[in-house]
Amino acid sequence: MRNRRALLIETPTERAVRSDVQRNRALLLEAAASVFSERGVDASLEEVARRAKVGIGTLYRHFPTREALLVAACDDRLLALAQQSRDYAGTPVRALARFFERIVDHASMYRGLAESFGMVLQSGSPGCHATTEEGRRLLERAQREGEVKSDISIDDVLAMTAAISIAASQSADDEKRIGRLVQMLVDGLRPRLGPSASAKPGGGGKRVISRRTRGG
Amino acid sequence: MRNRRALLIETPTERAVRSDVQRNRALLLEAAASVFSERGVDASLEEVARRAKVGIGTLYRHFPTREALLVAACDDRLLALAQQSRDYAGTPVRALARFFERIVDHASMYRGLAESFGMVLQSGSPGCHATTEEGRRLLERAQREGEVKSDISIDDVLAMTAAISIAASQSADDEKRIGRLVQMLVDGLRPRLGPSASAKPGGGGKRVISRRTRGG
DNA sequence: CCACGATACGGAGGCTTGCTCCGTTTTAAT
DNA sequence: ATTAAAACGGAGCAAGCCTCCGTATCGTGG
Repeated sequence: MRNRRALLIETPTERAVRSDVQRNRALLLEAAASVFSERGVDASLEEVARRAKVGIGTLYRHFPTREALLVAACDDRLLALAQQSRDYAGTPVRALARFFERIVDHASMYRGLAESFGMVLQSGSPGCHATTEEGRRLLERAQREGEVKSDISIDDVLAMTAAISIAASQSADDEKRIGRLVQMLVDGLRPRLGPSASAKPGGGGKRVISRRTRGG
Repeated sequence: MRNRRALLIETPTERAVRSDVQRNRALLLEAAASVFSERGVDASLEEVARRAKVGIGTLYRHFPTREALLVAACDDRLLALAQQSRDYAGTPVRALARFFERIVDHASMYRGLAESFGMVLQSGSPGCHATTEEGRRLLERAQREGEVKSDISIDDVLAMTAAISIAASQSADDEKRIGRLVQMLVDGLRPRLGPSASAKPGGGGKRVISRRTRGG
């Protein structure tokens, strides 16, 4: 696993991080990845410890909750996902759609992950942060170009994406469902009256406001 | 002579349903409702049995899995939900939106229910069936009137609704999120170019096809 | 190189819950 | 009242979670 540099804090008076700590953390992450892959995110944590060849106490010292372990075991991939998205070509809307699809793919990395994915996205881990910010960038770009309604927030959109992940994971029978649901989401983001070719990149926020007001 | 009573029953060779069976089933459902309300759907089933004043074995005989109990404990409400929707006034799209919101509300009846709600909706129970059919009716009406794209399936839409329930349940901080997410879903259902005011009753599936194809 | 204090390790053990199995009890029919 | 089918109850075992504390390991200063 990656050589994870120490976190931020490092006061002169503190000792160096012990080597066994780093090693065990890496072993645990590796074991968690393999166990979660095989048995899903509800797998026994004792099994993870066993496979990492450390005691269960060590596991809990490193990762006080199952969620903490899960987040840590997802984070590298999430970080990579955020970085790759910078290469997406095509219209802003296309890029958004691809980004969403990648997230949904990621959320099916482990069986049962989708259900916890909303929590993962709120954990504040590096990968989570990077993904949120990348989503925000793509969304705001699309909004600036008038391709997406301006009153949409990245939080809601990511919540919807997490929701789609769950919906997709609960019906394994239909492979294409993910694509259809993402498309539904994206369609829902667009301004109601077609962005006829007049959508010029230059203009700052073309307020094409959906006339639909809730409350009826 | 043999089986006088049995005349009322389909198969002559079957005995009447024992009274304790009915009583215990009712007690269990009542207890389940109260325990799930207090402690969420992950509550201990032994607690349910205890509160119903039956043995744990009896609980498992009546409801072999937690899911079976949960479905049974939801079904009345689901049935009612399906029936109430017939009164919804307003445009087809408005009625759909309200219907979705009611479903999401229902899915938050017990803490943790949202996560299992997709499964509940596939259980084939009477309430589940009624809800699905009512959703289908509302959707197809909207589609006939050109208010919703014709290539949308009720299964996808219900899957999304269940997923929104989960997303909403995971961020309790924001009360209005449900409304916004449902609105996003509904917006995604509508044809891309505003609904021409003329509601066409005759035409079967109108082909206002969104030309968006995946791939590329 | 060694001694030592700080830190981390390991896993036994206590607890909760799930679920099964089978001797006992209740029920409906005769 | 008798009887056999059906349902009941709960002991008991398996599995998992998480804590606690005696023991082992590490980095450092002498």
